[in-house]
Amino acid sequence: MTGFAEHKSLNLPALDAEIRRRWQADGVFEASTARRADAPVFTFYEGPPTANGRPGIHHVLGRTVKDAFCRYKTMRGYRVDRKAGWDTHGLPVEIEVEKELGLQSREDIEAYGIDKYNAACRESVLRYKSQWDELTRRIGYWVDLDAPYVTFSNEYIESVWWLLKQLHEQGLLYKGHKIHWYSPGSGTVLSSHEVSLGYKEVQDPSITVKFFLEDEPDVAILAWTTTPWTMPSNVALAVGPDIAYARVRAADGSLYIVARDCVAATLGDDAEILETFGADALIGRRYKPPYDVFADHPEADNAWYVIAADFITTDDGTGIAHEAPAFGADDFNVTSAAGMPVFNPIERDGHFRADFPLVGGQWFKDADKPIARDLKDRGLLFDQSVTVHNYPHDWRKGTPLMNYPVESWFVATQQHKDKLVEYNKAINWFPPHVGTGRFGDWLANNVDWALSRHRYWGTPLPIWVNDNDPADIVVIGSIAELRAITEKAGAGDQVADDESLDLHKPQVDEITWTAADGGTMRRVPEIIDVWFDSGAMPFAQWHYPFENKDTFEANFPADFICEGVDQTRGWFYSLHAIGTLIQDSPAYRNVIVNGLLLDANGEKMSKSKGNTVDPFEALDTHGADVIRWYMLSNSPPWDNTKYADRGLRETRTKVFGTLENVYAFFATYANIDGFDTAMPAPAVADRPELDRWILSRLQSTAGEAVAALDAYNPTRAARAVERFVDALSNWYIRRSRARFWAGARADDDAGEDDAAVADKRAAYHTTRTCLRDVAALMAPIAPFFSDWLYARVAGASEPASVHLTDYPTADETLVDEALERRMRLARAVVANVLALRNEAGVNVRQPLARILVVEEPGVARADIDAVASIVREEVNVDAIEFVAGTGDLVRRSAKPDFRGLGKRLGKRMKPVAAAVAALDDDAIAAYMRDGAITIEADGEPIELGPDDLVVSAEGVEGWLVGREDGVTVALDSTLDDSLRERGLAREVINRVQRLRKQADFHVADRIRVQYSADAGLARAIDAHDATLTRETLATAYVAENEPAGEVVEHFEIDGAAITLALTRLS
RNA sequence: GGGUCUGUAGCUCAGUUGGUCAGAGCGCACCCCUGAUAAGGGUGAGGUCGGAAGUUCAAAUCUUCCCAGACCCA
Repeated sequence: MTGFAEHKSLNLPALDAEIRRRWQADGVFEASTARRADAPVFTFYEGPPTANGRPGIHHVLGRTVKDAFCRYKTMRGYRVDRKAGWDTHGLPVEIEVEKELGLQSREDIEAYGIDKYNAACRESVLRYKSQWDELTRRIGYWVDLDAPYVTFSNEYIESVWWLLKQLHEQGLLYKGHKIHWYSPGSGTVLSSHEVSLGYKEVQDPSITVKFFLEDEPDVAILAWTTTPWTMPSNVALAVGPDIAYARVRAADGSLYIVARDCVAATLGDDAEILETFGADALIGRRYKPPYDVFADHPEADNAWYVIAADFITTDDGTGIAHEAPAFGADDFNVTSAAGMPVFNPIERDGHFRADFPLVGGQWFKDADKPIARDLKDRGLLFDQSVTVHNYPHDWRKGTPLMNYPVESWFVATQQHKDKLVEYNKAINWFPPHVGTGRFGDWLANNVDWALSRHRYWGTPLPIWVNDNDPADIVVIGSIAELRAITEKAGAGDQVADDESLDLHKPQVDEITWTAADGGTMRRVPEIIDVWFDSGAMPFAQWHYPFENKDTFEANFPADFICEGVDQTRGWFYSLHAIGTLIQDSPAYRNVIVNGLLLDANGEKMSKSKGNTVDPFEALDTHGADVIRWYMLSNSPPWDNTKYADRGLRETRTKVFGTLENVYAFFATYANIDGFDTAMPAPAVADRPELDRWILSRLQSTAGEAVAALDAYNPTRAARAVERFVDALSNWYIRRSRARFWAGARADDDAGEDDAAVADKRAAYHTTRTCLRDVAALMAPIAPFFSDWLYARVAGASEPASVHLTDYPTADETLVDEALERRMRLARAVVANVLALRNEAGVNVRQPLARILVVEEPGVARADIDAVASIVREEVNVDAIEFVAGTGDLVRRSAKPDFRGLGKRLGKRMKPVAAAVAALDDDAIAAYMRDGAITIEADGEPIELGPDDLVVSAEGVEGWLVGREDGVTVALDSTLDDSLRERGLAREVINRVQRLRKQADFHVADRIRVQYSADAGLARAIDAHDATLTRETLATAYVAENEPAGEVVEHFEIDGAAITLALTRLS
């Protein structure tokens, strides 16, 4: 052993690089998983990011959480395989490419060429992969970057096709219509994200229309809408099943039906309610349509009557909604359920059919006015005004959007809604409310998954349809199947060989074959929702079922996943739905939903605000561990976290700086003393109280950390470790300093003073154990620093890296709760005495004769005695004496035990509390003697027993007293000559030590001291010569008239003069 | 408009099943320590626990409403 490396202040970013190089060179990541090769599997799924943009600081949060738990579980003895992945399809990619290529619309893309367009997408999507890889490595995220899954690969797509075929065979794949937000301006369907980009506040007409009942032609139902242009497409009126409705006579005598709660708002206070009734009385009743253009429609018989719909409210309008299923998702869902038709007079370009009456050929929004005017002319308009509301617009063109029915392929997830809901209950959500709220509600209102997208860059829907017979469809589940079916039809040459096969558009679209009836089988043009890609990763990352069957089976479902809350309806849902439908099982057992990363002011980071943080700069400045530790300790990952430099600096000094300091201290003296980890360690039971205390705290901390991490709460674990680090540094090391510089050498096996050697060894071993274990405890969160620290204190026979060790768990035999309690008491006493010294103006160098501790419940004499030497040294007093809490000297106060008495006394609690607070010392003393007291409350006597009052000492007659943390301490601040002399001796030691330091002597250098001093000081030096020489490593203190040495300095101590001269002895 | 979450000291956060001075760290001011020193300790100032009402003997904690912020949805 060459000793413990000493260092100047650590440069953490540089340390990161050094440790990374070592991990790389020694294959530490691989070794960490290899040693668990046969261990139970803990499965982690990596949610694939899209690498077509630069990674941001917020990605560090999620990846840190993922890494911390994977590392933790590995250290706990699991095999944790970590495969990286890339999400490569989807609209964000397409939009990016469209921007670059200057393409505005579908026509532009098709004119440019789908092959070239998709090639551009493929090129774009991994553009920033190297930056992502770099970030991943620099933050220490251990994940297999060399064999990632990539969603655009043929293997991945083939697995997705297989899944789709499974769904088809279960009868879950069907074609239908879905109402999408559609931009007639650019001819494209917009994703919800794009829609949300384009909300604008606009003024729209707001009309209330009369719908006359067939069977009561003089009564009209009133319905309100802000889209008059949809009035010709009216199919139904909807009422809320639980809403009360009223027949009303208006001021002009007309009869109307509206919701009872809307009468005043709609018809004014003059209206007379004739009758109220439930929605049932309206449901099914037919009315005259406002327009009869669709009267000849084949399904017109099933239109124009009242239906029920859950989403109707009485908040605005009349409590009755006009339903135009062509132009509203809710409308469409509720009318389709009733088997009603869809009337759509508007072309895809947003204009009414040219031959349509009244508004033929007009742009849909321009139809509002003529239709309102027409309704008015025909006496069907009840009221007309203007409303201001948010309405979505094309985010590129600014033209208004419309809801529009689009042909889509669906997965019939609703059929399995009960399972989706039930399996969700088996998932542990962190935080729980996402599972019960946001996600649970979404499942409970599950609608079929609209799978298809009318786009270009994505996994093609593997459905081929006979152009002669739309019912003749084939769903292809593998490349082999595609080859087989084409070959059988004599068109095998259409499928390229494996080398040049590309399962994307346009290549797959060119694969056709002749059907049995002579028609041509052509692929449907759609691609699929990218969320299906990512949700398929448990299967497709392994190219299941074509390869890696065992691997897949061993790794489904996942034990743990972690992504942002924005994935609720994205990846969390797609994983869950596919898992439920295909495997009949939840896809993951534990999920951490991380929140957002905000800037220092709590504002969302965004490029436009310019408050984003560049992760690479942050890593350069702080190093990975500080950022990781800060993110996880500052607030639980599921809370939004404010990212602030000052917090990072605090973490740097408080956590890492402190440990660095502890190690530096340890290393300095361990090297001086020739300490070696291989030296025999005294049994823990034989070590001093202080050592047993910190070792107990270490075990307790391990217990807390394990419990917290097992419960997926990294914040609680990090904070437990922080508390331990503080205890280690500011109490254990602080109180042990003298032991480290004591005279004996740790390597002195033949020493005369065995006890001193044993104590030193105990101190070194204890400190070393603490440092090694704290390194292991923090390793999942701070993988770099912990490995550095570990490497410095690990013994030769221990694993080479902290990441190859087992996570510390609490050794219950070393946990001593009574000891921990005693030490808390000691620290409370110390804090009290220091405060009292402060108050009395007596500094700690001045020894004092005694303190007095009041014995009371929770402050037992035996407990204090056990830690007395620690307390005496820390506060520099000679004796700790005790006074009974019941004694005459002590002034007391009493408080009722609210918890216990509250239930019993009820209303009388208050007067009793007042009466108890007013008790004088004599009364309390009597109570303590008798264990009972009678209190007058509201003129009633109340008997209180032994446990009903809490008595505490408030003061001691004639002493300076402090009370804190449940302990009352009194200080005797009187000084006699002997105490003064010892105080002066300490002052001299202090000055000598300062000089040693000033002269830059090494801590182990021996010195000779010459001095000249006033009489009082000289006496003190004489009297305490032994202490002085020992403490300052001096051979002798020699009185000289003209002291001479390497450093000479004059001091005034308490008005007395002294000149000190130090000479180093080689 | 709906759902979910958040709101405690200047800042970042604790605060168990309701139980009686509302805590810590940082920052600030003052003091101490000086063989851990680019450290350490003590004291102090700083709070209508977002607001209001209610339940209760007792509310930061439970209920309702409101305000502010965030996210998701419409």
